[in-house]
Amino acid sequence: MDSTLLDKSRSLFIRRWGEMGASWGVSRTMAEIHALLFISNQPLCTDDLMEVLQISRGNASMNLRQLVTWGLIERVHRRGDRKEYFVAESDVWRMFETITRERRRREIEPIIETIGKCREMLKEELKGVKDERRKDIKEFQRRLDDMRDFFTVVNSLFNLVVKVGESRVADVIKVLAKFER
Amino acid sequence: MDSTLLDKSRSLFIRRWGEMGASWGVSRTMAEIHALLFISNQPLCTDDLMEVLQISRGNASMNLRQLVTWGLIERVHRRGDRKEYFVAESDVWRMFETITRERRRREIEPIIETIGKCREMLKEELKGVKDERRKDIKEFQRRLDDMRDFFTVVNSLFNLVVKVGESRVADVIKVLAKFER
DNA sequence: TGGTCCTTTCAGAAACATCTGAAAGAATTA
DNA sequence: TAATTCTTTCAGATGTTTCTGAAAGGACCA
Repeated sequence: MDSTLLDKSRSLFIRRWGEMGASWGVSRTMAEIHALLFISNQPLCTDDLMEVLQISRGNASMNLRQLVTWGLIERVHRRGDRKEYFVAESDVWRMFETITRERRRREIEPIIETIGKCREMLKEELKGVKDERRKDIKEFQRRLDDMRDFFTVVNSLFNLVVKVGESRVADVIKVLAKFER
Repeated sequence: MDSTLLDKSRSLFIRRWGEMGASWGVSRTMAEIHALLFISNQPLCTDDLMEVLQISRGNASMNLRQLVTWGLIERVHRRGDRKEYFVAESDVWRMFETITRERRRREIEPIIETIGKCREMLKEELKGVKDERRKDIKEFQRRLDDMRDFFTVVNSLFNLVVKVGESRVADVIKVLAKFER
């Protein structure tokens, strides 16, 4: 009935998480399922999700599978119950690690690889080419190099966040503050 | 004719940048236009984009406007030429700043605000409530708090990268490396 | 003023992503 | 084995985003 403040805040959070997911390339429903599991104390079954989020069984099943593949949720079995239940990773930092690992593998690495390939080609092209085109090639090279450097740094930062984790958040923030001018 | 290695690497980069954009919630075409401008030495006009990317005038116009709104490209006028030309921000670090500023404003801030609202509601709810529900509420609170901490750290990191820029990021990473477990 | 050149807008078309529901599959129990 | 309970799959439906092309708008020039 969505009457208590607990219910209200649950549905508010779920809706917002869904919207955010949508603008980051995750389907709204998948993000909502994840949100619902994330804020739930106990494992939920497919029917729970269907009821709360008003989605079909097929939809729930497909999205749950994807979330399991991503490593963001897990299947849970209960003795004496045929149903399957699901729980979300509840540690935000491990969640972040999982997401960045997957996205880096699927989206950052390919672009880094592409930049590498382009650089090779340009190096080759530069060998026997007229002076006027030389300038274009050099400039393209410069921009690719900048971009590669950038991705390298971002990669290191991600690694750090993953390694540092929750426990030392306060310390890290303190150190970071020193650098801000 | 896409025959030289320069052309090949150009189209390879553009295609890959487009794919990456697509999986990060930016339309493929918009990302491709941005890629093409990013690797171009000189300003390009709408007809250039239409020809290289094989898109309609309307499509080009719409996407260019969005890119200008994002602050990722700029209009350029040439004396004695009625056409409008476009150039991309060529500094990768400023590009990153622009993108994170916009995305934080549009996507991170709303979720932080939502978490705040939820926390308020839960605090209120906790006042007059039975013992068994207390546990659920406390657990929900805990997860929201963790998530807020997480976003706080991510925010600081972004701020840091933006403020420090390329030149000193290496130093920062060195300092942060001390935190590795 | 009318003509030229270029840009913007937007209705409808096309392409794409997501969802449903029914049927098939799998596991368990009687 | 058949019945029961739950899960998965997928063809087609629905909904959303993106794109096209033609028409309208705007700036400049003669």
